[in-house]
Amino acid sequence: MSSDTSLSNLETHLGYWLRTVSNAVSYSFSRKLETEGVTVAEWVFMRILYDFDSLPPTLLAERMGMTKGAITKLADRLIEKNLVERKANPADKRAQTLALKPEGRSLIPRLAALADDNDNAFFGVLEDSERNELERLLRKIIERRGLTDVPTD
Amino acid sequence: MSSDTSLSNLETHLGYWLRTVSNAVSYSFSRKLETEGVTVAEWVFMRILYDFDSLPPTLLAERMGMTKGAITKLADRLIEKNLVERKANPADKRAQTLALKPEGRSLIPRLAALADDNDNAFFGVLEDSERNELERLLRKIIERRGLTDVPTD
DNA sequence: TATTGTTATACTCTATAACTATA
DNA sequence: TATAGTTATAGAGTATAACAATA
Repeated sequence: MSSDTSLSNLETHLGYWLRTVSNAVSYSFSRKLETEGVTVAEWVFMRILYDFDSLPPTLLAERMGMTKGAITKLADRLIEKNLVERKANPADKRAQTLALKPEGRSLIPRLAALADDNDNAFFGVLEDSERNELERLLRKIIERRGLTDVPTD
Repeated sequence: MSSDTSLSNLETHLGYWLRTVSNAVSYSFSRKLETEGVTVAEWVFMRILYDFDSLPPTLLAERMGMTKGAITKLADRLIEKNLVERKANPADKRAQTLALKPEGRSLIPRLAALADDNDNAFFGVLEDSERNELERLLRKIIERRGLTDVPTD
């Protein structure tokens, strides 16, 4: 007897299905973004910045659910790619802000198109009502759980 | 004017919500598994093995959507932890099989309980009918898409 | 030659913790 | 002291590619 039928298996966990689909979607997206030389995390970072003139690392970290150190590393890479820049804050010499360079800003529409494509490729198999329901369920989990398990520092 | 309202934003992509929830679920799960000294990938690896006497790396790779090389690395770590063992195949000297050691097998029920806990903590906020619907939608995406974008080697 | 696995290498993602420069 | 950020270090996850042994 090598198995116990009363034991929960992988497929009984919603977390398993979620991870499986999410990984496939992200992997496919990362392949598309590769053609523009950026990663998924870099896309999120840049897309957030797109709606602001500039943001301090702390706020980026909060919005992305990452630590300050991780943000610094991401920023370093984007700066090296000439897509982002650091700006000093005259009011507080400790503070820095991060902003998109024109090169980064002009890249956003192309990246957004890739994101649209990718989303369509996966979620296009669902009916409109099903997509709405999926979004509603995911948002409900986020609201109720608060996602407080994500490290803040 | 720093933004273009016609541009899709992060929140309009289901992939974004999926990634956000999936990451939170997996992160929380990894913290729980840490108490037993294993990672999420190691849990999946071991849980698959639990239902068999032994499996060749190739099959594990296929089931987990990983490359052979990645499986070797995972196996190395589990062998070092004394949870898994490699066996030779008399019929084909190239072939190896991987199997749970008694130490690994006896760990599975505890890990399964942690998986159950974790799933409840997140998806318990949904009604039964909502959980069923979420699973149905995720499975539908997998069926229709085939998940063929995952690397096989 | 084709196949099974392993090894070598590399990069992203991410954390933790120590540190620096202000405030 | 507290805060903003950076740097250093480390490990998981994963890929690609080259290689060895065998079929």
